Parts: sequence; C-alpha cells; structure tokens
Amino acid sequence: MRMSAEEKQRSRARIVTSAARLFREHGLDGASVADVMNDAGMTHGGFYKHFDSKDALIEAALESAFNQFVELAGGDHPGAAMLQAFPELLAAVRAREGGPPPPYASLYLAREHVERRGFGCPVAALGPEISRASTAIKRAFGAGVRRMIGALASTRKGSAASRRTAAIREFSMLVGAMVIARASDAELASEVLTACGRAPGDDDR
Amino acid sequence: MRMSAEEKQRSRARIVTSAARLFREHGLDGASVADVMNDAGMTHGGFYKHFDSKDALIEAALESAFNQFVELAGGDHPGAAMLQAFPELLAAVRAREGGPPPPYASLYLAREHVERRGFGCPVAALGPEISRASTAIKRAFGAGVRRMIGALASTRKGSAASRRTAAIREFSMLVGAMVIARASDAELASEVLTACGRAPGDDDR
DNA sequence: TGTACATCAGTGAACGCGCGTTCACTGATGTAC
DNA sequence: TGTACATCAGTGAACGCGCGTTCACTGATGTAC
Repeated sequence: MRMSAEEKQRSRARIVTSAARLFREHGLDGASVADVMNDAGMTHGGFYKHFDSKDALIEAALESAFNQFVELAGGDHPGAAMLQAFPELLAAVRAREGGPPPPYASLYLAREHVERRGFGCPVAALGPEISRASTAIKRAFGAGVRRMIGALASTRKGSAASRRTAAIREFSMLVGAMVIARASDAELASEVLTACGRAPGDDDR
Repeated sequence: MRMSAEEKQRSRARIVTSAARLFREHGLDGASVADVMNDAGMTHGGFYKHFDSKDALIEAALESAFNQFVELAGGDHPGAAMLQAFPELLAAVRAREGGPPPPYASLYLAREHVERRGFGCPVAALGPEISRASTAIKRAFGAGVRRMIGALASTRKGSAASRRTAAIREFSMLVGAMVIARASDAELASEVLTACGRAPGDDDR
C-alpha cells in the first residue's frame, strides 16, 4: 500500500540510520541490504524505492555516520557528539561535576568506544574497507575525515598550519589505537589505550 | 594423482603465501578460497587437504604476513623487511649511498606502502576486519602486533616502559595514517603522510 | 631389490546458502476535473 | 468539495551468482612383505 510522501521520507531516514550503525558494527560486506531493511522495520523488497544500489546506501550511511560522530556546532566541546552517543560516558562526566570536560583523546579512547563500534568513529570502523570501495564512496569518506581533522584543529593553539598538522597526527594516532585495541586481546588493548590516552610526552598540549 | 610429501609441503607454502597477499589486498571476505588456490596454481577442491576451514587459512596467512612484515633478525634496521618487500624503495635508499637508512616512520609512510597493500602492514590492511573475526584469529593478530611494537621499541632510548609507550604511540599513528591515506583522495592522503612522516614536534626522537 | 596394495594430493562437479537485485502485486495516497 | 483514476511505497517470491564446503574419482607415492 502506498505511503504518504512524509512517511516515505521517514522510512528513508530509518534506513540510513540503521545502515550507519550496522555497517560500522559488521562492515560493509557484513551487513546486507536485508539486514538493514529489517532493522529499519521493513522487508528488503522495498529498498530500491529509496536507493539505486547498495553502494548508494553506503554513501548516504557514511555521511550520516560522520554527521553523528563529528562535532558540528562550532564552539561546543569537540567530544560532545561522542558523549551523546555513549550515555554511560556522559553520565560519568556529569558525575564529576565541575571542571572542564575531558580532552577529546580520552573520550575517543574510552572503553565504550572500543565496544560500541556502531555508534563510534567511522574511520576506525571502516577505513580499510573504504579503500577498496568506489570513488564516490571514497569521496564521501574523505569529506568526513576533513571535518574530523578540522574539528580537532580548532581546539589547538598556534598557526593554522601547525594546528592542522598536530590535528592530523593526533587523529591518526587515535584511529590507529582504536583499530589495534579492537583487533587484539584485552590485555594489549588496555596497554594501547593507556599509552595513547595519556602518555609521558603526550601530544595533547 | 598423489604428490610426494615434500611437494605437498611446497603446495601448502604456496597457498599460505598467496593468501597472505590476497587477504591484505582484497580483505578477508574479498579473497575467496578459490581465488587463493588459483593464485597458488591449483583448483579449489584440494584446499581441504591442507586446511580445516577458511578460518584456519586466515590464521596461517596472518602469521605469514607478520613474519614477512615484522623485522625478525635482531640488530638489523627495523625497516629491512619493508625495503625487501618494496624493491623501488630499496633502490631509492641504495641510490643515496651512505648515510643511515631512513627512519622506520618514513619507510612505513612511503607511497609504495600506500599502493601495495598486499605486501604491507597487516594491521593497516586488515585491522577492523580482524576485530569481527574469531578468537583464534585475534590471538594470531595480537601476537603480530606485539612483535611490531617490540621491534619499534628496540630502536628507542630510555627506560623499557617509556620506550614501549613511545613505540605504541608511534605505531598507532603510523597505522592510522596509512588507513586514512588509503581511504581518502590523493590530496588528503599526501597531507596526512607528510604530517605524520616528518612534522614539527615529531615523535621520532 | 621387486611386487602388490593401500594411501592420499589434487581435480572438477556438485551441494546448500545468502547475497544484491528484480518483479508482479496491493491498496492507500495524490491529482485531475 | 466530491469523484475517478493514476501513482507508487512496501510486500514477498523469485532470479542468477559466488561463496565455503563436500565428494567421487584418478593415479603417483609410500609401504608391507
């Protein structure tokens, strides 16, 4: 039965939201069109009323994932989006009461982020798979990475160039640490998260 | 027709070598058992005379990939394995004649490494996929990461703990930079490789 | 050392399965008058 | 505003395909005597 235009738009939004989570959780190959449609509360047949192909969905899902994960509102703490995604973290920060919110690196490297891939950084969750994907998908991904780097650079001091370089180095380390922590046993994961979160000679100046 | 025991051993080695490259190039899902067997010069039916399952092959391939990529011989330059894997790089270093070989970071972040995944770092090529794999595979992966960190730590000065922490931070940054560079457009890739290879405030002390 | 037989590495066809995608159908929505 | 008809979002079955795995078969290798 035909749905109203408004309803169709809501369906599409549900599909993209489900895809953004499932792709990060199970990988681009690991989450099927049927999985995504089921998660969105529909059967898989209707998918092609919304997207031309799975690739088109991946593109939309990546944009959505970056929108959710990157800090958008200028002026806010750059970890605000992460705190929203991980309520346990937000509660812990609120419980401290007073004092500045923790630096971005320690939010990024939190246990919650290791464990809940579906709401976390798209780069750490999907990076290597993206490098094998289509040009359009890589373009969407590159745009997201630029936004992450821009948001991180805005929290630093110094010249524009040095802030950007420092942001790139920090973001690279965070992504690598998360990738390693997720792919290793618990002991090594702990060591890596600690070493990169608050080491002597810390990059977080 | 039955092959000699020696021949069987050689077949197995060819399968593992092909798998180590193809998995890094196309991902664990992207390279099929048939692809690997073809690459090793056989048909896919014989695969199960060598391995119980694709998972068992992945485990063996990971170990082989780390063996190839990690520096093994103590005392050698820690980039020696990379120079062997990328003959163009080796030629460039030899052409300079004299002077110490370049630091590990600038070898790791070389264009050759970005482009030739099949001979490069298993962590940057497969990290996120490993985190979804079996415990046995994660164990093999963790062992490889420890060897990488150990090799990098041995090139540093200071206390054992501080060398290890610095090695973990450097390795995390290298892995993240490679993941980002491969998944982005050429312009962003260049910027990331440069920023992480030799930035002001460089970690390579 | 020579013979007879059991073993088994590799082949090629086949299996069940899940995938992305297509399609006929339904019936509420949107639109023309 | 009311009626008649075209549109189309979502359903559920079906498609061809490639996957991991199995299996009957072949004939050289390994072994028992």
